[in-house]
Amino acid sequence: MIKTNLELRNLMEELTRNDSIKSAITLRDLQPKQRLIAQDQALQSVYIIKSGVTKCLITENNEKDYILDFLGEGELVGEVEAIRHTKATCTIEAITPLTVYVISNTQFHHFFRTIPAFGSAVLELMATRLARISEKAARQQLYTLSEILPQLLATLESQQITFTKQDLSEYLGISVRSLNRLLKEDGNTTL
Amino acid sequence: MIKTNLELRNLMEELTRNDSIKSAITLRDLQPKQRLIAQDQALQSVYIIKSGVTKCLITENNEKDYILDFLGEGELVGEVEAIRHTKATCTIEAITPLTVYVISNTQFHHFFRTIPAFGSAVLELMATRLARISEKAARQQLYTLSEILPQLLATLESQQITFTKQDLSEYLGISVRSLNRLLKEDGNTTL
DNA sequence: CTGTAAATAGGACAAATGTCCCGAAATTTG
DNA sequence: CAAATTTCGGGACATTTGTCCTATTTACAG
Repeated sequence: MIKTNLELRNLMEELTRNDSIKSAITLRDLQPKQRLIAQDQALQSVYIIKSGVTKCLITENNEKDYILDFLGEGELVGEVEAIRHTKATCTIEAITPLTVYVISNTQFHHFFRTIPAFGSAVLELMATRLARISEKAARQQLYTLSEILPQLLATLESQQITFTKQDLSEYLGISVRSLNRLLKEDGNTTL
Repeated sequence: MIKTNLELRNLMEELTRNDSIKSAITLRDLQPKQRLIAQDQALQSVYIIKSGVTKCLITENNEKDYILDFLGEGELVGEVEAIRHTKATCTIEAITPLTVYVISNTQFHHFFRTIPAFGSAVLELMATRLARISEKAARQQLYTLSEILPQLLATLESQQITFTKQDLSEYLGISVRSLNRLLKEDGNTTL
């Protein structure tokens, strides 16, 4: 469930070794709970995760949060805003210590056009994300949670980090109470 | 609720007037209920809607359908598959008489790289779609239907075509029964 | 016009989920 | 260590939504 993009991560490592390029890329560190991007904020840069994990969430007017995805190494954020020239549509919050590559919007567009490997990696990343979000939305509407939960639990076991129940329930789009109920019914003890 | 992309539609009209380009673009007509793309099918082309409206839906293993969106003039389909080299992740079905531009995957990639206006239109389209699907998923999880329905009904009034209740409920991710119940409670008579 | 099929409306009950709330458990602090 | 505070789990009930089913209306072919 934590998305990563090794291709882009490797490419970034390469680019930061290239003298004529690395000056356009800086690094930034964040602590857990710190926000890299806040919803509705105007952005000047895009970010690529070098290490750590974030949650990407949307806060609606009724103050409820929906976690779209957990993004890890090599994932790109802020690109939708850079491309559309809009304010941030979601919040990106660190859930582990985080290091990100920072690229200004201008440089991002420039890299996209002039570095073929970068352009195609970004394009593929966006296409993949589109497919994944669509599938997630469909699954959430068409299956009951008791069908989805086992898959999620299986995935969780293979992850390095542990999620709070709050985060898990926001990812599933249900209340913590419902999540607890389901976990109990499944006789699951691993959480 | 019917998405369109005038920029891309206008661009396609322009391209089909350009002698050196138009040979790479053909047209195809479909009747309502005909499928332009079937889920899991291997694709050789991308399509851009010249006129008409389609529904873009995902069918899950339990045979239930979820309508991601209604796509109209200027919208692009099949691009995710062309970019990722995967089989179709969703079905595209005509709900009105439909005419589409057909571009082979190879040509699509070629256009993307060599026609700047095309490349940026496609990129923007994908970014916009990403933002919209995310918002739709969040809204569906965070609001009750009685909050969403009025907005939808308002939008419906401004549309040219009428949707079946089946389609509307699949778009909302609920059963027809629930939709009827809500419509009744709202005292709504326009549907 | 008539018969058949398709779409629509809604009753009755079951299942899923949310809200409210309280007691147990864990964590912090003096 | 003990008291104070926060987090967590789950009971009880209300609400929402789904499933199943039937009657009614609408659309359409012959």
